[in-house]
Amino acid sequence: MCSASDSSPPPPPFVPRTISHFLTEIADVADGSPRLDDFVERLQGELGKIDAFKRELPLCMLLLSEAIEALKNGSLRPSAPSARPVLEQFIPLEKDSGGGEGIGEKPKDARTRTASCLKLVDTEENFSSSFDLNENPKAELQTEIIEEQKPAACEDQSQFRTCKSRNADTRKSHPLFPSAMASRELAEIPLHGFLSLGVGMKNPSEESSSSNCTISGRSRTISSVDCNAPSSPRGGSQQTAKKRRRAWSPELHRRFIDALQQLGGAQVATPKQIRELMQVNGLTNDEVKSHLQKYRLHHQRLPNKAFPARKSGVLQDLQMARDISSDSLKMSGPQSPSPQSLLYIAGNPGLTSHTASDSLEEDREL
DNA sequence: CGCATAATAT
DNA sequence: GATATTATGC
Repeated sequence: MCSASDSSPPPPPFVPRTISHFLTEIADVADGSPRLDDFVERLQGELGKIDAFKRELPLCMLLLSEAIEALKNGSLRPSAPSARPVLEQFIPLEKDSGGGEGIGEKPKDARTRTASCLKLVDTEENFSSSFDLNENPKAELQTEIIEEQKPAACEDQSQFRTCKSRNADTRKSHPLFPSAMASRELAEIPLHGFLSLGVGMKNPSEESSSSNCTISGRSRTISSVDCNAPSSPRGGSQQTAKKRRRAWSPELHRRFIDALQQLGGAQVATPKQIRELMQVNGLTNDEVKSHLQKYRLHHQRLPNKAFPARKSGVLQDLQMARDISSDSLKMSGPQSPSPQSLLYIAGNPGLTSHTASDSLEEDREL
């Protein structure tokens, strides 16, 4: 994603652009021309359509209403001042409410809805979506943040592992994938996993800051990658709390693989050693052990036959699918950040050609 | 540590 | 509902 934007460096095509652009254009061409009227009508039409969802998309309603009004009043300027304010009002900075002390729900929600709404409009009107890769103002920062970031945030709602009861709309939306998607689905865009270095911030609504390209370029020398908050065992005392699933992001896996190599292969490396080499903060032996187990299973026999072919039965032994494939990106030196990982992430998690890459099996006795 | 299996996530 | 990925137990 990030990389994709290289060709289009311009200003952040924020959501509003769609409307403001259009407005600008028409306003420019001819004020009060039939086109404008038509547009207003269409807006109203949509307003009517989403009326049924006004409860779901209150902001959407608001936006449309505002837009319509603005148009009617002809108060729009080439810069479409009317649209902006409104939107920004709801699309703050995705500031992630800091520590996420239980809050952070509202804002995020709002954002989601707004985005959905716009998407809706955008789609229907057939405007080539103008917002692509930058829904996140502080994208770059996150790169770093995600790694060292708020250990606290992860915790908060882990109280009782409410994962189960998660609702679809709890997730973060990703206005990254333009058109063609229904607002409904928008909220579920599967961008999850692979970005985060740390624990998955899957369902629990927390951890809002996972989007965009995580593994940007940076020397892996920074030994400590911070993942999940270790500390604070639930305020109470129940140690029964299960730990959250560790999400093996490409970056993490990369480290894993790297360590594996240094240790002489998956068959000879031990969880502890691996973990130490990985130097990932918060990573536990068990987690590594588990991952190693999976890795070994997948590589058991046919480490090269990169195509395990979808399972058929219940046994899932020989298939090292896409996830592992990311290991192909080995860097030239111990310091190479591998910008490729970015591409991998941004582009196609499933298509990555990982043909002759799994040769990390080289078992050399110690 | 490694394997088997339960628990979850997709 | 099937799978895939992680967590846990032994």
